[in-house]
Amino acid sequence: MKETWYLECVNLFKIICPHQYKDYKKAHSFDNYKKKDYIYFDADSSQTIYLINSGKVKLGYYTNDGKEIVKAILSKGEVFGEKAFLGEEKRNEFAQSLDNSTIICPIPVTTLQNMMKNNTSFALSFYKFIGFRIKKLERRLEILLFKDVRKRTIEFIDELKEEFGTTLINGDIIIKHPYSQKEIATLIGASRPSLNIILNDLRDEDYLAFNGKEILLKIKN
Amino acid sequence: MKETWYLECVNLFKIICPHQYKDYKKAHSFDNYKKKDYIYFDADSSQTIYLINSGKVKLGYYTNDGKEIVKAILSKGEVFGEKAFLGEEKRNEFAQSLDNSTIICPIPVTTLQNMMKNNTSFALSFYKFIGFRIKKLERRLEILLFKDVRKRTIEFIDELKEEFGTTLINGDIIIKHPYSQKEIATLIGASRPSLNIILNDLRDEDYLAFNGKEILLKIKN
DNA sequence: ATGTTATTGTTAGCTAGCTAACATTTAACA
DNA sequence: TGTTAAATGTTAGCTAGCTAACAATAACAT
Repeated sequence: MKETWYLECVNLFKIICPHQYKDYKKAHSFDNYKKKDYIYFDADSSQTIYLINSGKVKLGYYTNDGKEIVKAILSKGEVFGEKAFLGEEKRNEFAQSLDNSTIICPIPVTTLQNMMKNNTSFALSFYKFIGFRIKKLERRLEILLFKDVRKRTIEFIDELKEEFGTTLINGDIIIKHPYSQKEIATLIGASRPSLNIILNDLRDEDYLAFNGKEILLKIKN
Repeated sequence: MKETWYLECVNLFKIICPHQYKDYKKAHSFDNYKKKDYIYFDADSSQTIYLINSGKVKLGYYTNDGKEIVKAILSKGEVFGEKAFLGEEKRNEFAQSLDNSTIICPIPVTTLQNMMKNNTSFALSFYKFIGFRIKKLERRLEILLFKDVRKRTIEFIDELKEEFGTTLINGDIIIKHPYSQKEIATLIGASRPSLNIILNDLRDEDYLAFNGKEILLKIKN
């Protein structure tokens, strides 16, 4: 089942943080970042993977003409920079803190390799996490292949639902996500005005309600 | 360097095929498929990863309205079904032979896990392969975000160049790829007629020449 | 409070690229 | 070698969604 797959990956943090494992605890610390601080840049070498303890982190890159493309915004419990483990030499993206007290646990690749060697079930969890990442990428690819912005929008919200949704007593689903409309637009390959129009259409059709960084999905859909 | 990264992954076959490792040789066989044979279906469970010994394999899925979406076409030396290793339970795609004598080496996930446990450098190579897969996905995502079909086409050809290109004595690059125009069109999210027009434009501009499943990239570009 | 900046809402006008249809060429194969 | 199917080339007409521009809110700092 697809749903199962998603759920099993939610609490990766608990599995992956070295704090959990006494052999590694001592060599392990947290880093603090303020708003707009960069955790790494495009050209930095990839030696470390990161775990978000609290706060929000934006991943993205800049195009030749200086436009910022947001690849994802991650929060508590999520992992980034994992390509370092997969043989990447240079980050080809930046990672930037979005909150004033983002706390991050850095894990050197070598530590991770040891942990995986010495603990099969940990290794399996980590593989699963990577598989999850690939699925997410494939899902976004699929979304971008939909012909019109409306379908892309609806599918993207569906993705947000998997990641950030909670079901209310009446069956509606509330999604507390970290994206601005501008960012969503770039993620789904649409212009910001187009997305805005579609969102307001969907509201008029009573498909959803939204306000700031919350979306309420109406039950009947 | 990006180029290095690509090159290092080219000969994964040599690294990954159990034939190379005497402990696994005995338990290891090849499968033959004829044209249009399916290697696996959408709903099959994921227990095995596959290595192409010869022939071509198409990966894709069907939309609700029965349209076939091609995700990739792979040939000699390439690996597919690797999400089985990453905790996937069901294939969410089909894999189909395109040639009349496709020879494939199936590797059970359990075998792969053993091989990785017992051989660190093998494990690292495999991680690198996965990292390569992720890079490829991210590259395709990026391509789809380009506004116009022309840029998407040019970028896609650039990707083909990395994978299938050989440089000729005069500096031109010849790309022998396995895709029809129809397939390229779906891969870059364009209609087949649009792609065709663009390709002919690029030919008129002397940017490239093409014929069947070959593209010749002119030096000056 | 009050200026300042980012986000969201809205419109007008233009065009890239889609669909649908058909013609032509190339490849497959019996 | 002739027949059929698949791939490629081409056109006409229509529209989704882009850009650019501005207005209205909301968020945030001093």
